[in-house]
Amino acid sequence: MLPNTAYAILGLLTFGRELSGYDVKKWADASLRFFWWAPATSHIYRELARLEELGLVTSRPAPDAERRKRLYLITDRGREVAAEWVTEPVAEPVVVKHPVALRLWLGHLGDPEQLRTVLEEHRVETRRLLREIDQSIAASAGDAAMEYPRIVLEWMRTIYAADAEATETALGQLPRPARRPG
Amino acid sequence: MLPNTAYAILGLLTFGRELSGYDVKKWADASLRFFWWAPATSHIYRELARLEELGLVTSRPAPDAERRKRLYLITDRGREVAAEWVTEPVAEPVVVKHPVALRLWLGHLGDPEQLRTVLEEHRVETRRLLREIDQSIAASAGDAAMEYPRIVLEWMRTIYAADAEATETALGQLPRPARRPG
DNA sequence: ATCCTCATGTAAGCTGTTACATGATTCC
DNA sequence: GGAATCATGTAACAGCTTACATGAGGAT
Repeated sequence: MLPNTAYAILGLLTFGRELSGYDVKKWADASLRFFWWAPATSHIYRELARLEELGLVTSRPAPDAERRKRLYLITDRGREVAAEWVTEPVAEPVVVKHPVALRLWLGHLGDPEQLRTVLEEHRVETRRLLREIDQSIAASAGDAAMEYPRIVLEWMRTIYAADAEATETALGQLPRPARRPG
Repeated sequence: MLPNTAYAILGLLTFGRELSGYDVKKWADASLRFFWWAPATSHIYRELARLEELGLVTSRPAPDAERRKRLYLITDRGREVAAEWVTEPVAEPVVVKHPVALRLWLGHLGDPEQLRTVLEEHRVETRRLLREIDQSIAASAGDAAMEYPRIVLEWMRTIYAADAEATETALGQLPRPARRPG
């Protein structure tokens, strides 16, 4: 019924705390991004407004008159809807949008040395991502409420580690520049 | 400048043959899907029209008056643009849109037995996907023109195999139903 | 006869982005 | 005082989908 991104945002609110739109954006960037997508800030505010219209969340201005700030809380109905969605049969496929692989797929058009650079840069990026995931896993260790997120982060760690490994393999399969004999 | 999906479609036309919109859709479903996305049929026709307006492809009605059919051919300019794009630094991140992981992330909301079913179904789907990739790899074996696509398919094979493996691991971490002794 | 594949597109609408506008608070 | 972060939204637009309309050719 709702797009998955709406459930993702609703899902963030099931972890118990009241969150501002700004908080949602930070969480999304820090975790959702690894297995779904981090929506744009403006998108998050619109989804929160829609969830509120649907009665799945409520909101109130932040107390203490901290700046201009609104806090969102999931409703019982919202929790029900999220719970139903979690165990419904999954209709959508896993999608890997891999801009580096997309380019390598057209390797016949490019200079192998430049392709090598593109892949090496990707290797650096993927390693950076793996470190971020590791930090996130470490941060959730021992927190029982974060058990499922931790399982998912480990799942994604496996996938991105495979990406890093496959990058090496692909690098090894690129034609090497001929070396002049010594 | 152009969205990656436009380059993906343009890319399909760099493999040499004239293709109809229908052909593009079939190819996209059979290969592009594994590392990018298979755009909707109507989307493909619109992208082809745009590429033609930009002078990156040309089209002509199919000869032999086979039905109503239009064939697209990449232009020199199109080939240039695609080649430039391939070796430009990659700005976009790899995105894994994993609807099963997204649900498991909210595992605290659902019945563990139903979650198990969702993961088991995913395992079946992933294995099916792996078989498709293997067939695609086998089909491109020995074809020098398909060397880069084959490298990319092997890359994706590694990633989806990791997904299958991580699914097992996650299944092992789900709380098991208590078994009555004896 | 009927169904499947081939084949192309338009219209409407949702999803999601970037650019922009605005301003308070905190840290250095 | 200036930069970074906190904080919320609107407007415009791009990307992409679903539903729909239409019809030929081939297979059973």
